Amino acid sequence: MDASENTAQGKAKPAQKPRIRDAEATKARILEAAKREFAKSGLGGARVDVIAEKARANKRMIYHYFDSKERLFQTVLENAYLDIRIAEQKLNLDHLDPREALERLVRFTWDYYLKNPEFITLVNSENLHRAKHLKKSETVKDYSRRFVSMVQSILERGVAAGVFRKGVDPVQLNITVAAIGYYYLTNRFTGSIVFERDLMTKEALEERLHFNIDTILRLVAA
Amino acid sequence: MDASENTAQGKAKPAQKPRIRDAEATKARILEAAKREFAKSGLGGARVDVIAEKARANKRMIYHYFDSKERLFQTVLENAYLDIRIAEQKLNLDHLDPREALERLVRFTWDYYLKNPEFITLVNSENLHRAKHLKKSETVKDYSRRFVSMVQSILERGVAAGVFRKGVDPVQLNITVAAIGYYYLTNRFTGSIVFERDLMTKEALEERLHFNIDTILRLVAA
DNA sequence: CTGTCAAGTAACCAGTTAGTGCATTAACGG
DNA sequence: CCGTTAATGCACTAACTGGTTACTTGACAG
Repeated sequence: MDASENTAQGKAKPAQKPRIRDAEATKARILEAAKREFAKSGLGGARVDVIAEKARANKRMIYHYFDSKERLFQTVLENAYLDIRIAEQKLNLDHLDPREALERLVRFTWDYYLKNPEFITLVNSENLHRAKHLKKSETVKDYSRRFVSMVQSILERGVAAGVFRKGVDPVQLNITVAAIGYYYLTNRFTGSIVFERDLMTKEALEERLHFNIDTILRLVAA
Repeated sequence: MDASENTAQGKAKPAQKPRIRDAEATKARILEAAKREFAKSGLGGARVDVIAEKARANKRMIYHYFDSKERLFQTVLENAYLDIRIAEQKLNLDHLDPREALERLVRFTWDYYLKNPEFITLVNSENLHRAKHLKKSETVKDYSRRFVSMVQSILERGVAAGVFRKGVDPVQLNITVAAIGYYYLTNRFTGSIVFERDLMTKEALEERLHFNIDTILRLVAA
């Protein structure tokens, strides 16, 4: 998306010429800042002025590129979903041993949530608003469909190999894989209080990951 | 608001005399309205005026009884936690067959979330704020401690009876029981879009409950 | 060099928000 | 009855909010 490409010869400017005006870069900065701010405070709590400041942009730019706070949120959310789906696609679990594939999926989901904490908060925020923004996105549905069928094929291969039991619904499995990681992390603050232990130490995180892998493998085991 | 009630005999009012001024009743109405409004819009999105209106009270009353929006939220949240813990206590799982006890716990958790959808949203909101309100509550910790040890004793009895395996951490189990219900319900809106099926039909809910019971029993099975 | 258009800015606005000051009134003890 | 106290209501504000108007400035084609 960087419009300036190396046009070395003649009058054309050198490639790295720092453009003071760069619509794409500004848009990207706004989206990044918005993601953080929405994740931190939710749609209702986020402040457009704060986003503008964090993005080193003017508030007017936000309305120029995204029309409204809500449409900005929608774009941020859609991007977040596309990011995780693209990352999932890259996992390439289709050629692995079914149990290995499932373990990798649990591990990936966990790591992704850990490294992209905004994702969880954005999804929570969207559900608070009854998913009215996500409804508008067709692309998200496409990616999700491919993802479900990936898990389904893992299950089928496992059944064929005799290591998984029959009749496990891939959607329920998917939900469960997400749930056991997502819940732990999204509720880590109240959880640490209720259970009187720090859920976020390195050891606690590792323990939970292995517990989760175990949970899923036992769930599908023949 | 029907202030006029039968005050049949002399000066002494009958016990049930509907008081026009009733601090406790007003407080209770405010708390109920606040619970709904906070659950619906989150702490940031909730409007004090709306709470006052829904409670058929004046905004001034809210500040009279609860000092600030944030302290109101704190009270609502604390009550919500106490409510679920008290309900859990009433389950009396200690004398049941361990597997039956665990199944009832999963079922209870699920039903409670379904019947008290505000609980989930309040907890989400509190985690968005890094649990800064819950931190102040000692009572919640007390109840939670008792709850964890209840689950622990079920596990121990199961191990002794040879139906559960050894070494399952009761805290991890608790978290998982909550997670598989909580996640499904809190993310029901985005979930219904992503998986292209209505997750809230009677059949879908029943299917999920049984899937969850199955998941937990497989997790602890010897 | 320059005209044009997009990128960028500052100041502003109208509506809303949490929170208050103060007057009023019901309850209740004496 | 009456005086005190707590419950209630109204009207207000100071700060903030999303969104906009009117303007300046840089890039780039011709």
